[in-house]
Amino acid sequence: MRFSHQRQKVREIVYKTNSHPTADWVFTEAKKSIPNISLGTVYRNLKQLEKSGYIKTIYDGNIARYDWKTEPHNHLKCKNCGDLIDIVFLDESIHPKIKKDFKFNVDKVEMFIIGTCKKHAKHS
Amino acid sequence: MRFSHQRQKVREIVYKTNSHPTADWVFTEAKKSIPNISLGTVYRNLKQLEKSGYIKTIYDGNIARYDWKTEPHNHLKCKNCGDLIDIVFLDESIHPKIKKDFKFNVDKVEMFIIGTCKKHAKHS
DNA sequence: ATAATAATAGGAATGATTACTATTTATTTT
DNA sequence: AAAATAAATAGTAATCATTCCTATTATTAT
Ligand SMILES: [Mn+2]
Ligand SMILES: [Mn+2]
Ligand SMILES: [Zn+2]
Ligand SMILES: [Zn+2]
Repeated sequence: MRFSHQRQKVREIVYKTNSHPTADWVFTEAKKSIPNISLGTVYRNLKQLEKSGYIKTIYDGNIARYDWKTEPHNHLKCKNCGDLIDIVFLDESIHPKIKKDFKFNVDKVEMFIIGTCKKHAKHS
Repeated sequence: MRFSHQRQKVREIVYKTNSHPTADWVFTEAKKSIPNISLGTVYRNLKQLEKSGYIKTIYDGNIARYDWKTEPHNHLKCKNCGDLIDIVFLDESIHPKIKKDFKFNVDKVEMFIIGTCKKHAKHS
């Protein structure tokens, strides 16, 4: 894998935020320093970076978002503002149970915990 | 909500399968008895049925699938054949913990357990 | 049956993502 | 260093799922 200017920038943008950005947001950011970068290049690089293990893809409803944090973790999703908040919640204990009950071999668990984040709490 | 022929059929199709079908599959099935039904009608009715609480929408990667089973449950997703298998796994115990740690109010937990289903087991 | 209104078919529009291609950029070979 | 090889790019067209639009039709209430 070559390290083009564009690829470095896409990677850097994803690595610099905790917002789990969309391809379009990465595109907008990238244009600030590479004005004629194309959206296709952003998508191609996001995919390549995922394949090489640099980033992960998260499907939020029907749109893809990207995450620099590749270790297993889950997300709180605020239905009010759409924010995704990282949460580490490892419970490998379900794996053997699922294996036994369903003869299903577990690779990973993807969990979205949906609710309302603290930004919207009404203070009394 | 009126009960058009089309709406009844869409509902019936979703209720008759455990395959968590896509809109397109429902459309194909519906055409068998209502040849000139339109895809827009299928989508409109799936949405309406969800709003009325008859069915649920599941996002599988970036495509929507529909589920007649509206009680909270989760899914095993086979990365080999794409099947979604229902699994009841309720652990409300995480709710208070998340509330405390993140001041995040949990509505529901959406979990995809990804792995390989028994259809692909190599028998020795 | 009439009037009021909800739903439909069919097609256009949208939004996200991928595919295509001629050109540019980087790496390897002479 | 020049030529050959390979990878990546910009720009654009195409695809796919989904939603929107509108004139017409079906359902329901009076
Ligand atoms: Mn994350
Ligand atoms: Mn289900
Ligand atoms: Zn929020
Ligand atoms: Zn399978």
